[in-house]
Amino acid sequence: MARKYDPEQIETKWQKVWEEQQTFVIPNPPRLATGEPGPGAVLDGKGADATYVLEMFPYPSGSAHMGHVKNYTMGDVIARFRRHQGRRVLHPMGYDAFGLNSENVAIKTGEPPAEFTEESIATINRQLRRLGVSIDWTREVVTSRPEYYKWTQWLFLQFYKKGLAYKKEAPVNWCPSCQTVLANEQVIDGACERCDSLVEAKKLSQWFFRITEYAERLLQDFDKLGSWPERVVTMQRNWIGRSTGAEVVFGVAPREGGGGAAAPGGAAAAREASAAPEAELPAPVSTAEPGPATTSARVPVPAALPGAPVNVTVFTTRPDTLFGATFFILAPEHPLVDDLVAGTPQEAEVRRYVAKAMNTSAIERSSIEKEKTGVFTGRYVVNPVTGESIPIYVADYVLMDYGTGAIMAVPGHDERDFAFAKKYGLEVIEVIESPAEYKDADGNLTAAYSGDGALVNSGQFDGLPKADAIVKVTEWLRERGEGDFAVNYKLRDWLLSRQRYWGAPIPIVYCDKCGEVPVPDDQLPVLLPDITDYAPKGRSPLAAAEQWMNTTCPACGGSAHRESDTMDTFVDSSWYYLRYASAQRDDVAFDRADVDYWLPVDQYIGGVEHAILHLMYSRFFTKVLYDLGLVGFKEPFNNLFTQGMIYYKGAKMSKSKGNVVSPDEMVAKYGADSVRSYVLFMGPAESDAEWNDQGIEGVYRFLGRVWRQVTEALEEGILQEGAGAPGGAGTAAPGLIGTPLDAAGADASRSAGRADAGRAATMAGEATAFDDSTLTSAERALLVKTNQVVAKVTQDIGERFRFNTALAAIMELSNDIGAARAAGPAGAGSPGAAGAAGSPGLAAMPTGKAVFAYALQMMVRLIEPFAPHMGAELWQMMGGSDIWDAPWPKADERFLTAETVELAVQVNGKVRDRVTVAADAIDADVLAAAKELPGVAKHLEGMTLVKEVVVPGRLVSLVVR
RNA sequence: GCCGGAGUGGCGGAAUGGCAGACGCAACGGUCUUAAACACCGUAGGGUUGUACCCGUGCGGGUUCGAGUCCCGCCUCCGGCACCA
Repeated sequence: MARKYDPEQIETKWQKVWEEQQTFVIPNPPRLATGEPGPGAVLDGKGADATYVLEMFPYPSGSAHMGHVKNYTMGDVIARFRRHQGRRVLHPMGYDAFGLNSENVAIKTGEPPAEFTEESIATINRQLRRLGVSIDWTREVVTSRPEYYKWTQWLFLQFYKKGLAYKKEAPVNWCPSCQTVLANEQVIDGACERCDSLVEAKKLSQWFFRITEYAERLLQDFDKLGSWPERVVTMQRNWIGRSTGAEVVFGVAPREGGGGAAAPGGAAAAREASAAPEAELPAPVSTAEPGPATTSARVPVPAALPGAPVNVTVFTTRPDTLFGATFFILAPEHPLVDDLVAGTPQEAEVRRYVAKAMNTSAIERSSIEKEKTGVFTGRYVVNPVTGESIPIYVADYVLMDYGTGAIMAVPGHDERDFAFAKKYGLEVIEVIESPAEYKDADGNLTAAYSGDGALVNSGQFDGLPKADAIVKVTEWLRERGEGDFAVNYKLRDWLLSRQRYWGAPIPIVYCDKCGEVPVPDDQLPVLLPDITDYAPKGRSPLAAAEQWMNTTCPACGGSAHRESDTMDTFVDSSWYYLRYASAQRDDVAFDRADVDYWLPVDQYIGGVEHAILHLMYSRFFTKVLYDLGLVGFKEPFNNLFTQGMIYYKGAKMSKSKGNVVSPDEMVAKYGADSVRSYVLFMGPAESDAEWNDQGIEGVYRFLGRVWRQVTEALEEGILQEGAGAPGGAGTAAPGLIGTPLDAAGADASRSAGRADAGRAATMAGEATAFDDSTLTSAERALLVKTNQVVAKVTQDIGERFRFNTALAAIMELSNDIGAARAAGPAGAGSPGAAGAAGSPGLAAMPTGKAVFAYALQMMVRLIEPFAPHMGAELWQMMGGSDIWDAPWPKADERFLTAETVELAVQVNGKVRDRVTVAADAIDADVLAAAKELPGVAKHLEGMTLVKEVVVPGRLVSLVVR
């Protein structure tokens, strides 16, 4: 009796082998910049034989969950598949180990974050090994270890020296629960991404990375990417939020004696005021040739003397509507507000409004439902094209964050401005010819019209279409020094400092004499001190570690103190994929030659939740490092795949809901191979899927059936005795089933590329030795099915990422193998008669045996990326060795199509009968045969045939009248 | 509101413009077994008096010999962004 399928025993056996033999360790090659294929050769800056498969590294909080299992299994299938294709595959693993989770555990239990983190890492490590993921563990990276964060700090300093890391006081997002600031990207609907607390605005001095400087390149370089999900690109594009338009300078009209109400005023004075605005204008930013982002708000310095000329710049996407600008709005935070209202009758009211706005939460303020509010400042600006004075309001629907914090309001053609104008009784002018639906009987606008149209009421620009007018008006402004083309981005600089303990300390020292001083390289890393009180108190817990805080100035040796903030953990994860390439180096963060050999990552896999944060930050980092000459590529991840989530009982798995499926339990019950196969069989990998307890049973049954089919065949001697043909001997797989195979096809270039070529399996060639003329139709049918499945699985894994259909195809093959075995020799009896279990069926015939053996062998090879342990075991039992090194099977072209095909025959679009014809039958014969079918003939009777269509291999379509 | 994506049996899902429902789960019938489990074989979209036919991929139109697939107009759900000037 054949051995029972015992996943536990098989899996631990092979995991031990892989561990001991260091099977998946892949060394960096010696550099050979020859352009020739071979180890270390470089083409287009990347290793010609190098493939980098990477999954987003896990955050070590306890243990791995099913989402991890799916992520890492998917990566593993691809990594194993590429290895079979002869590639040198880098497939490393590490841990995103800094972060709030461990720190919160520390606050609750007192267990130091380092300990909790290392325990979690040990657990996940064990889980990944138990899953049989083929990882080069010699490259393991842990971001919370000093040997890693030393280089995070070093990289920060490189940014710092380039002016790309800077400290400034700014209103920032403060999470009162996490007691730290957050990056814009970490605020979701006004709430903290981690804990959902409402984020507060706080003015603090914080560290930023100047990512805005790279806004344009982050957009442009989407072209350089291989395959990325469209929606991820779209999300980043929206986040960066590029808009083109113009900046327009408005001169503030001088105060009137006594200030007062809405008197039109001082056009002449205003003209004078705006006569020399050049000094404030930004460098022109051409739309055709985008330069570095110019996003920082250009706020005019308030004049020193009250009443002196002051200009305010606005950004607008609609300079064509300038003639319709009937009022002007400043954000409540605008620095000019204070000076403008000083001494006006409106001063008290404006100050009240500003104070209230500042105290309103961000979400409340930005709620679109909220009625617009604002307050008149008592002051005016002069519209540069009309020379008219228009009132300045302060309103909180204008954001200090975007553009210049000031807008020209065009109520006729902007919905928001229209609403505001209606509420405060401000003038609405039509300057773009608007459709009748937008107007009342008197021709007044009843709603803002933002569509296309010709200009009206716009002086010399009347009649120009919108698009032309945008250009002409801006050019006119530019000539007069009152405006210019401009590009604006929603993207803000990346706020990277955090008032928390468990992160990489920012390597800056503050000296009374020298000010802000970077820590010299030879003093890195700035180690995290051991502390006992992790509780956040609004400043970093590090600030309380006095010994650590007090230090000497690296520049002058005087007394100094350290920066107590730590870095956002997204800094750690923005470069870890580079560290893998040189993980053992302690003298550099990474070696340029190593990263250039392996990167960009060929296939990156992870959750879509990182669409903006991690993926955009990493792209930014790579571009900066490229500019610094540290890497030779501009994009880190050539192809990206975002996997769907796994649900259970209708909800996202979570401990609090108690609906968690534990990977450990599942592996213990069904084995790693079943768990791996099931997570990929659940559905398309990119879709969310619901875990089904019975679903995994089915996959487990399937693997059990494959096991049985092979072991029973072995037991009955079908596999060994199938070795009737030449070529079987002298390979690493004596007496092998593969004897009908041509062993000469072994992939030589691949073996040469491997450090361990000596033990590469040699059992599989490509072309089979089967002779078409000696095959029975049943034999040929199984052979064809086998080859079709080989082709499908190859395509599904290698090109389509459709693991579910690949597995379904292997199941079909297994079903056919079972049927062939039961059916008996072709033509000998009906399926039912020969169907008793144990009957050798097709496998009883000499050639049938070879075909049968071939089918079984292919099935094992195809399933191996999914179920690598069972693959290795069965392969070994069949006489092969090291299946993980074997070349990937190729379909034999001769047996990809069946001899005969069944075609559907349609009459007027409805299937009326079927006809079986030779696969290569000519159309005329097919048509003739089709028309004779009884089911067809009766529908043709008495009708006139008007059209005949033959789709080879598919159907025949007849049209009658 | 804007931008994406998706709607197919009881369920997960499959289908280069070419026989809708592959594969699996659940279900039902059977074989084996003292029995159960395992395993194996078989049935299975809906309708209808039929071995013949009709209806079926969210809804309504269209293109085509032929539409789940392409086009137009809707509905619903999911995701992202959202007073961004």
